Amino acid sequence: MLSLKKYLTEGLIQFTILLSLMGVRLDLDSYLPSHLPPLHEIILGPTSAYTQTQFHSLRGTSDGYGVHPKSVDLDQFFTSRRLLGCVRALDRLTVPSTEVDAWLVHRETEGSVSQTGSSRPSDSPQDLTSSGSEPNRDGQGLEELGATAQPGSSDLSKEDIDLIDILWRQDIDLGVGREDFENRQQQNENEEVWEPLRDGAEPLEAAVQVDGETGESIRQDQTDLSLEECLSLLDVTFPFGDSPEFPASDTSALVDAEQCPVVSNRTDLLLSPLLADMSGSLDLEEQWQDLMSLVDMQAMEVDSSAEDPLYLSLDPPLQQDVNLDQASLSGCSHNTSSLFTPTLEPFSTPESPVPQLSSHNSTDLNSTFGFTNLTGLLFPSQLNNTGNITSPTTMPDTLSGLLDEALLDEISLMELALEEGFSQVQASQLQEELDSDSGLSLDSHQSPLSPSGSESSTSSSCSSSSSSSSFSEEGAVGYSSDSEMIEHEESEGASGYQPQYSKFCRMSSQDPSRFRHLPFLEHVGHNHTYNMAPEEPEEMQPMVEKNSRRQAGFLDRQAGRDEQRAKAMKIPFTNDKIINLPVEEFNDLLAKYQLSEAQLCLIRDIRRRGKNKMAAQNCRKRKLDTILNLEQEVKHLNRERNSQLREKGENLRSLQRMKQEVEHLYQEVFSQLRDQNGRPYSPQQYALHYTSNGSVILTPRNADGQQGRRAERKDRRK
DNA sequence: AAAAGTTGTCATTAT
DNA sequence: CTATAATGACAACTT
Repeated sequence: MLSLKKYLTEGLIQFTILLSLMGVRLDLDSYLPSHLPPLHEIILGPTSAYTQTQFHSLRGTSDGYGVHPKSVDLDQFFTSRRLLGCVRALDRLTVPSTEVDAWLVHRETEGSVSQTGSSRPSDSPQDLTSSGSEPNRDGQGLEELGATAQPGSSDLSKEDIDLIDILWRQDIDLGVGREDFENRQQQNENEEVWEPLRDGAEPLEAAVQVDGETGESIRQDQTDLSLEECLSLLDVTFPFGDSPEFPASDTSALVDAEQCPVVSNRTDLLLSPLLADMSGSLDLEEQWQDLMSLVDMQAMEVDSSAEDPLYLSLDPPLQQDVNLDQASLSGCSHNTSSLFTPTLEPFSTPESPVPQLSSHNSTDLNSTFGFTNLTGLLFPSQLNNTGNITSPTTMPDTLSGLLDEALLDEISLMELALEEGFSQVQASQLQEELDSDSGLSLDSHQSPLSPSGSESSTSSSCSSSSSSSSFSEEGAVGYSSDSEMIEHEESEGASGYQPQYSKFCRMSSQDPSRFRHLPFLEHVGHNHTYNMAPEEPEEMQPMVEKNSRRQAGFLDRQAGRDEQRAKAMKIPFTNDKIINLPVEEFNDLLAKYQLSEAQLCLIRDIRRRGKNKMAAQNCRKRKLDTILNLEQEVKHLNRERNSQLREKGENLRSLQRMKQEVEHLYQEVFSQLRDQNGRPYSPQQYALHYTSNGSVILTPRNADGQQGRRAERKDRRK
């Protein structure tokens, strides 16, 4: 029962993430078990690069053990924990944290306008949760944080425990024994009930670019909806068509999909990337791209003529463009569904092999999508036209246009070609031709693993990339990541974000301000010194004393130069106050004490340096964001360019085809003409001309001026 | 041992 | 003007 609840909760959370992607926000907190952290923390994560304490408190949990405090690459750690069950059941790799990061990135960028500085974390939206406590408020106690991070075990000594854990971690890293650690671990195992969920949230947290300083975090402006409402909305809004709508490339795939009751649901498709890794060989970027491609597909769903399985199996030329969707598709038709089955048996379908699509098929699928999408986007008005080039009804117009050499170049022909005769085969051929002829490098060429540029996405993942928001608001300080990215790059892809984000996370994790809420850690500056020589273990000492000594040693090691100087100068208050207090309070503080000139000078230096340190961190993060943004922009532009080139090639091809068609028709018509004697006209002496009024006349070639001598009205259809 | 990355600091400029 | 943020440059340090 417990596990059932767990799965349900997790499913709800993921579902909520999905909904948020679709622009719907709902308050799920009321559905969550009371022992779970607020949903917004689960999704967004309590910390960001500039969040001060969350990470700390997380480290204090049992899960934090074994993770190096410095390399705050907890994403993978927690993620793997969370999905352990999935792995065991599905025999697949766990979902890399990066996937989630990408989601978050987008999400975060979304509503928040970054700003800097002194702005209070309290600004961060709390509307996401009803019960969420904002951990980042300056000056707030750690209790709050601790409670948030570990709701189930909120006792008064939580702070101390967390601190001790941190210290132990330090010692552990330094090689000091940690006999207590195991005890604590056992102790904490009682809390594992909610661990999967919380762990799941960790990567998010690590990746989310919530500005800890400003408390800037993701805000969503969407309407609040209840779960039921969202569910119903989902059903209505998204024609989660039956499997055929999802262009499975081969029949077998379709069959598989149909056999699976839930497969056809789009929700599943969307969630699949998050839920399980369908192919271990795919890297994070690929998975993100898969996800984005799924979203993309959803966006274009309806008109796609790809419903016809036959239509899907086309030529291989586009193969390089598409390899990844295969995994997504197979996953969609398999596991995904299981996660949201009403029976709540999320991971119970491992035995059924994942339908594997051949690369050929996947290619077809992708190309189909790509072209369908392109056509729909570029010529929406044409989508419903199904004229056949060779059909009598359309021929006259076509002929009239084509007979005129000048008109041949008209773009209208292109439209016609696009609507009808442009089969996938031709498209693929065009692409192939284009690829080889133009010598242009398409996205697919750039990265064999990345899906074709415009069709699937890459995106920004890390997402963090900062998106346009941070990009456009270069001057602003909040480093909210790009949230808008998902909007305009939904179908785009962004890749290569993750690494950078992890960097962010690591950087931010060392933010000393993280510890500012711990009174006894106030002197802790940067913990760069973690690798210093460890204190000699004093195992004989009682626990408390040992801990205090450890703390002291820790503090000594951690204390920066400024702390030491402050201590030496007997500054009566903490560096944390010196640095973080607002000017007024700071001045009041100074006024309260009789300080020497040297002390005042030192205090001001400490304040300056401390602020500058933060500023430097912000600056670097911003710089990185900018770079990432530019990178994404370049990718996006490249994709755009490639797709336009592709389109151009398609148009040229279709034009060529139309010319041939016209020529053929011309010959056919001409050959059927007879003079008074019933003899055919000589092509050398006569020619057909198309007049402006739509009629076709036969004119002698040698007498240009005497046209009309033998005018024959031709039927429109030849 | 060298190269690259990270972080803190300073000096300067911008807000 | 002051206070603070932003940022380039540098150094110390780690990886």
